[in-house]
Amino acid sequence: MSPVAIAPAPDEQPPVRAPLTRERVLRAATALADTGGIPALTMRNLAQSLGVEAMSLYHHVANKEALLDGVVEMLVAEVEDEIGGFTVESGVADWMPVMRGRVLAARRVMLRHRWAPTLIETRTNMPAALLRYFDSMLGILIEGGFSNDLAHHAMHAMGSRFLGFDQELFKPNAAGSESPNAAMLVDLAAHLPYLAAMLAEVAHDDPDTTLGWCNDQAEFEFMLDILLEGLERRRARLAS
Amino acid sequence: MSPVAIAPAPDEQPPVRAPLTRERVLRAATALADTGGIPALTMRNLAQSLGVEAMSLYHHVANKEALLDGVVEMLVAEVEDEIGGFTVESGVADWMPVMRGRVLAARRVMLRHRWAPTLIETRTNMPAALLRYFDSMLGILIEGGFSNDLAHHAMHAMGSRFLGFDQELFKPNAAGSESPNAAMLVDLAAHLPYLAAMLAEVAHDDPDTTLGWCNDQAEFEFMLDILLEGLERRRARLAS
DNA sequence: ACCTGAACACCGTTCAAGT
DNA sequence: ACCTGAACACCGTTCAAGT
Repeated sequence: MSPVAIAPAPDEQPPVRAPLTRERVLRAATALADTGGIPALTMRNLAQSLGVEAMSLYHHVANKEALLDGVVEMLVAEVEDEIGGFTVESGVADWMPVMRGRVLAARRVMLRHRWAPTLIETRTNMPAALLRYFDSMLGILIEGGFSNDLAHHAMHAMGSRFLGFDQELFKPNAAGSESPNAAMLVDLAAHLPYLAAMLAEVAHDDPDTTLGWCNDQAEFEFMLDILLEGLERRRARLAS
Repeated sequence: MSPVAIAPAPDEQPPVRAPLTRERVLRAATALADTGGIPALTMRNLAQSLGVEAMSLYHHVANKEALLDGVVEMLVAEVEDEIGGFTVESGVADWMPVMRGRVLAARRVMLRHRWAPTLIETRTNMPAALLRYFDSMLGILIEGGFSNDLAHHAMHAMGSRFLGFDQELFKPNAAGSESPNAAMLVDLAAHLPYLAAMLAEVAHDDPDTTLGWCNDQAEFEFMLDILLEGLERRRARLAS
């Protein structure tokens, strides 16, 4: 097709940059978000990082929403890699450890891309890749003995937890996160008696477990296990 | 203070618009979001709805972030109204129905302001009003027999569920939400076998329970009850 | 077919000026 | 003290033009 076999004449500069492709655009977008977060991911910034004009991007993605959808597809591919494929082994009754392992694998991907949960939440259309992931998670439930009805509830209950993240309300940013000291606690006690008491005790028990510095991984697993156990209890009720 | 008792002279036009106050600004911002969603809430739009120039707003809020923080404060006040105050009755051992009622009350407020969850999630600083709410919820747990340590886990596990919302991944917008018909399901079956089977059955059982039209309230309560029961089970273990 | 420059209609925010 | 107009530095996106 293209004259790729023809050696460039001396006066022809070989193309310094590879031609733009959808894949290159999406990869650069992910890299940009990794370094500067979602705010850094503007069409103009992205173009600059590719050594190109902003308007050139529109030949490979329809618009910014389509770009963000594409980035989510890349993320799901990374989750699939981390899990080792979305295939569902049929007849595996012990669904809980399988699902738990997948959720925590997905979580590792999200921790590599801290901006990803927020991005995923803003999508209004479910990317096809994500549908395939959810289908495989549903498959684990069904093969594990869930009815379609109970599995449906379970899908709702798990929600974003399937992808290894959860709303972390008001996560303190690096700037403002200081562990509470004695003076703060005294001040808190007046208006927030229960929080003050809890922080005083929890912070005392474990220096890494103060308001700004909770163990996110442990807390995520605490909630995950409550959900998984609650689902298993309801599944067992079906069988009896 | 102000010459409020002096009747305006005939040539003095009485002020047509009330003077701008922080409260009026925040109230107008909430109204704007109610009608047009968060995207409609721009400084210029807000000013226009108040019959004023955009720059006048900066005399009452420091910047847009402060404006949004203020809107969240209004929301929490509405939650407090709906609940009937944040006071914690001490010595009420039966914590579960109290907390459940509060969560569902908060949820009613969020359903009146569909944009609110997304807005709350984007706040990086916890508004003081919300801290008071969380303190009262923690109080219910403590008075109900939780240890500080277990209550701490519970706060994390509940997270945004305390406010009556949860991440709803890819909620279909009004435009694209059509319940799956037979043709779609056949097409789905090829690539998404489990989802297709589930939808076929669940949609058959209840016409209001298809992918795009799930019963959000029922699903929220399903998940809420799993969490509450899991927490109660762990609390009971403490006592024994 | 792919990329470009200029332009358009928006943002939040600053600043000097008005009353 | 409160409000204003013009301006600045950004956005995403359209369009006609280049090669």
